[in-house]
Order: sequence, then structure tokens, then C-alpha cells
Amino acid sequence: MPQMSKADNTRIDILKKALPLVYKNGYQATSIDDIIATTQVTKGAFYYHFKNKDKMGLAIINDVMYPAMRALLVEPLLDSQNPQKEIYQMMEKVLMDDTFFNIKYGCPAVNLIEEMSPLNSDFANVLTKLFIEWKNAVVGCLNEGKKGNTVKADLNSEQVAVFVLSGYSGIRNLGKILGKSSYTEYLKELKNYLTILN
Amino acid sequence: MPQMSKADNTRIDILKKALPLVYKNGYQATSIDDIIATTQVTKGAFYYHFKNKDKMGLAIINDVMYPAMRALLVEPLLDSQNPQKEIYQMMEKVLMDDTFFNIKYGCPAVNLIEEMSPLNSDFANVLTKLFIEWKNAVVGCLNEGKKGNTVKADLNSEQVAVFVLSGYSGIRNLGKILGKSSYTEYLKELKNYLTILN
DNA sequence: TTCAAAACATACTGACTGGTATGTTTTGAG
DNA sequence: CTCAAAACATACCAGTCAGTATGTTTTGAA
Repeated sequence: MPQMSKADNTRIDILKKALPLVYKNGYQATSIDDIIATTQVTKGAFYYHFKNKDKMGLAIINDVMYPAMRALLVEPLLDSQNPQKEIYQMMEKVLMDDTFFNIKYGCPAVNLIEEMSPLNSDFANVLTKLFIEWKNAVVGCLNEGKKGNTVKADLNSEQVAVFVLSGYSGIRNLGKILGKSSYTEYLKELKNYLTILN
Repeated sequence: MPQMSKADNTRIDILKKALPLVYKNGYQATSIDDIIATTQVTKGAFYYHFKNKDKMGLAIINDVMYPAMRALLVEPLLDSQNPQKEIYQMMEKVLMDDTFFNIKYGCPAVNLIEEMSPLNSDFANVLTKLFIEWKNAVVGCLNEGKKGNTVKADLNSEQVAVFVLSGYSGIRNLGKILGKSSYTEYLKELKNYLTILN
């Protein structure tokens, strides 16, 4: 981040402090008054940086959530040697290790798909972009595995990718009511599932 | 339904007409004014039947959503001969055939877990009950299959059930942004996955 | 038929919402 | 140092929300 002015700092500070609020309470249930109370920024400052609430919501996704999710979900799958291993480890890390997530609140990106994608096409578009990129990373990872003969050549990579992403999105949801044990059970069965790919 | 009085009819009418609103817009975003406008029932009538908005929300789940979901998800798995086949057909039917669902809006039960379970323990409890019952039906179905040797004896049924439920919850979410093709891709891979159970 | 309780109808309230109008202060190029 | 634009601060507004107060009508047992 080169040359962050003080104003840029205010902007990114609002986004970084608003994200946990949206994560815990949902986007619509998080009021601008909540955000300015938490950030200690006045309403004038808020509306100087964002035209309206939705523009701020989109900025949270694009400027904070997207890079963070990309690092967790996409980057571990690039330059792959062993797809099964890398997919499993990516999943285990994001589910069990990351300190931002709270099982009770699931995954902020998944939550926003649920809440906002049917209501606002701008939200739908940026969230679609994130998940398509993740899906493509899984597909690319599997296709690399085909070359190295670590996954079978007739595998439908797209299909497997959709299945894997569904599992993630779903366990983030179910975990909210079933608790941590559901994460470990999911991961164990994911490992079983991945063995059929070769 | 024996002896439904006129008042009982009003009550169930409110619930049945409120459910699609909650399904499309979310629970918190659906105002009581929206509901009474759609149901053509006055606020006085609404609050005669429900102490507050949350009691109505819980009644929607218990009195409308729960029986409907049970019929779709649980009952097809009872008295099972061939778990793989019955699990797959249950999933295909609920995803592809049911006329209530709209891919854009996902599944109302999944949506409510996402939105309400972290915020309200009463909602969390009734939704947990529904999904635990579904999970138990999958487990029971698989255990029956063990007896009939259609699934392998050392299978961890609980683990498989969590994995299957995750898939459903997840594809209901992903389908919102990826569209109908993701449903068919998911189902094809579910079929592949189920083959490893025997 | 009576009449009390059940079932509804209408008008309203106070708290909160996203957003704006109108200021004041800070910043940095010239 | 100057001063205009950038960056903020405060007060406020019109709309919406869940919920209530206070009615009127309908129902069904006696």
C-alpha cells in the first residue's frame, strides 16, 4: 500500500471496522449509526467517503473481504502438485485455523450471498466474481493434477469444484447450529470423498 | 386438520402468506406492515394471534415450514431399502421438482439459519430440531443399508449425513449466484460421491 | 335472546433509519 | 503565508419500524 494519505486511512478504517459488524449482525441489520459509533467517525466523514450505504457495503467486499478470501481460498491452490492434498489443506485451514472466523457467524462471504444476492445485483456480481475465481482455482488445480496423473483424466473438474464449494458454503451454514463437531466430521468425510478423484 | 375455526383459519392464513415474504426478503427485512398488507389482515388481528413478530416467525417455522420440509427431506428416507438411491432421489426432487422453491431465493430453512440462528436462540433451536431430524433420517437410512449390505459396514453414518446436509445447504446458497446449472452439476457429483458408500 | 369473551379494526407513538444541509477545520500546492 | 479544495462535524428531516391503546364487531354457549 503505497502512499496512504490520512483520508485513505479513515476510509479503510471504516471498512475494516464495519466488516465485523456486518459479519455478526448481517448487512441490513447493521445501521450506519452502528458503524459510526464503532469507528468513532462522524456521519459527515462517512458520507464524504461513501455515496451511500450500499457503496460502502460493496467496498467492504472488494477492498477487504476479497483480498482476504483470495489469500485463504485461491492462492493455496496455485502451482499445485497434489490437488487432493491442497484442496483438503485449504479447507482445513480456513475452517479450523483462521482466527477471524467465528463458527456461530459462519463465513461473511457466504452470509452475504444468502442475504444480499437476491436483493441487489451489484452485491450478487462482486460475490459471484469471488466464488467463480475460487471455483476456477479448484478447476485449475484439478487439471494440473490430471497432467501429473494424481487425479484421473476423465474427471469432470467443474463438477467436482461445484461440489467442493457447496460443501464449504454448506458447512459454514450448518456449523452455526450444529457446532464445531460438524466441522471435523465434514473434514473427515471430505477426505474420504477426495480419494475417489484418482 | 379437524375443526378449524374461522379464527384458526386467519392465523394459518397469516403464516402461509408471510412465509413467501420472509423467503424472498429475509425475516428482518419483512415488516409487519408488509405482512398485513399482503394478508389483508389488520394489525389488531395480527397482534391478537401473535404476541410479537418473533412469535410469528417461530410459528411460521413450526407450523408451516417444518411439516413441509419433513415431507420432502425426512419421509422419503423412512423404510429404506437402498440408501444411495433414496438419498439421491430425495435430493433431486427437492432441488429440481418442488414448485415452491425459487433458485434465486434458495431454501427458506437454510436462509433462516444463516440470518437468525446467530441472533436469536429460539430460532436456532427450532431450526436445529429440523436439521437434526433430517440428519437422523439420513443416519437411519444408512444404518438400514448396512443391515441389507447395500452400504459398507464400517461407514461412519453420522459423518456422511453431515456431509450430505452440508452439500444441500451449500448448493442452495451457491445456486443463488451460479444459477440452475450448478444444481445439475452438484447432483451429478453427489451421485458419484454416493457410490463410495458401498 | 343475551352477553361476555373472542376476534378483529383504527389510530397512534416513540425509537430508529438512511440520507442531507450546512456548517467548521485541516491540508498541501503555489 | 494564502486560500481553495479536501476532509470532516453537527443538526436535522422524512420515512419506517414494532408495538400499543382503544375502540367495534362477531361468535357461541347458556
